[in-house]
Amino acid sequence: MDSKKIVICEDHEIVVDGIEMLLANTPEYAIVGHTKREDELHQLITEENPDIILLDINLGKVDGFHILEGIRKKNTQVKVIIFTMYENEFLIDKARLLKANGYLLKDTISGELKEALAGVYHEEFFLHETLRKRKSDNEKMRDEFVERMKLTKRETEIICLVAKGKQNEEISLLLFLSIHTVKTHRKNIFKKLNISSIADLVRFAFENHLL
Amino acid sequence: MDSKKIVICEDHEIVVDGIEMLLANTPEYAIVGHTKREDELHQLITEENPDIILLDINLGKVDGFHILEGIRKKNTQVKVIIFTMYENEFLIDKARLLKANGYLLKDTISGELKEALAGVYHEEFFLHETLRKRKSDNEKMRDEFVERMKLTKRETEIICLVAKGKQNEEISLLLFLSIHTVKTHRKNIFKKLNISSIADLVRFAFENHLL
DNA sequence: TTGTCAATACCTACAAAGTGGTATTTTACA
DNA sequence: TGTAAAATACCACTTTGTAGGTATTGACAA
Repeated sequence: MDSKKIVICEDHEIVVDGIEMLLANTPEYAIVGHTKREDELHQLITEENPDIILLDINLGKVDGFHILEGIRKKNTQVKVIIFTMYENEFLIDKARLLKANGYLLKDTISGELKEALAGVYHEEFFLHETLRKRKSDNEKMRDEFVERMKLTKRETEIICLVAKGKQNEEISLLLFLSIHTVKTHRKNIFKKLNISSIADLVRFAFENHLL
Repeated sequence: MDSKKIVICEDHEIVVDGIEMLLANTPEYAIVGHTKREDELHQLITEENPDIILLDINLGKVDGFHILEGIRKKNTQVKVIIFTMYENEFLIDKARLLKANGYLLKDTISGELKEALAGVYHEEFFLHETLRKRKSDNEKMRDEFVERMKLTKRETEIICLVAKGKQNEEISLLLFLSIHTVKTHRKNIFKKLNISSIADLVRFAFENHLL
């Protein structure tokens, strides 16, 4: 029949095996290929013309979002479902902005995969009930704390430099600023993030995938 | 027959599914349970008395090594195979020290799981050929740089605390040391790692999965 | 048993970060 | 075009961190 063709892009084979098992008894879907490499993925897309791509954004050596952008440049039809271990509002938004069709967590993919596969044909951007709820809960928390977290472009820039080990003076030279300005930004960042040291800042950067 | 009983401790169900599939046609092994929670794991161990535990050290919110220690306090018979996405000498050594029986990468578990399951009954500590080779390659690189990297237990402890945002005085109080001692350790760490600031240290900790 | 290494501890001096302010100029947008 | 937010800049002061030393103790291996 005309079962939907799926390609998986994921670097842990065990996960591929798991997805294969989940879909073993569903003739509506056929996994036509899997790979961990971007070039191979593009090849698979050309050769197999899949309907759906399951794309792991590992955020490690290979940036899954970059792959997503690459896919969208060539092909706007194929449905792309991001799946990842990271539950993070920023990442979900980024996925949506880059024209993904869905976002799944590795935690919950077992129970939600089939819904997601169907969902991308009914919705612009599929987020499972559970994630959607958590996300809207988060959004409701636009209280003082979240408000304080709202970092400006300049502040984000400085966070990255600090986290890379740059000192105030270096940063001031890099950005053509007075060292006083850098210090001011830093103070504001500390206030917004409710922290008080470089160590905290570097952790923040890592935990929010700014590095 | 007397197939070996396996319990899986892993927080991504998809991975559990994958392992189930890998072992679907091998009557020698039976998966008798899986969980993502430490308390449930202990319950499973009591109830099912497994022969082998596949333990994911996620290094996120739950510390898999801590779970391993907990297992070993009660039960020295059960074979524990660590599996993780991190290929890191420190982690492998830590697994061995904490009396794990094997170490598998999520990358390669598909091809190596069965070997590992058998291997833990033949070897003190099972490392697959590929990992073993990479590890010994690394060990050969005990050149000047690696030599400098050799951190002592105390130093590693202090790295973790610094990276968590603790200041010298806090650390000295926590470890019942003089602040001078903490400073000395810090200096030695900086020299060994060839760095010179807290930011660098926190990055080192993250990049080497010490946090 | 002698020597190396890990862990401990102290000193001085200077550098950098952190805290508390105030204030001006752009920029964006309603 | 008025106003708020962002970006810029400065001062004074305290606390921490960094860099250079030296030195003692215990453990363990050559």
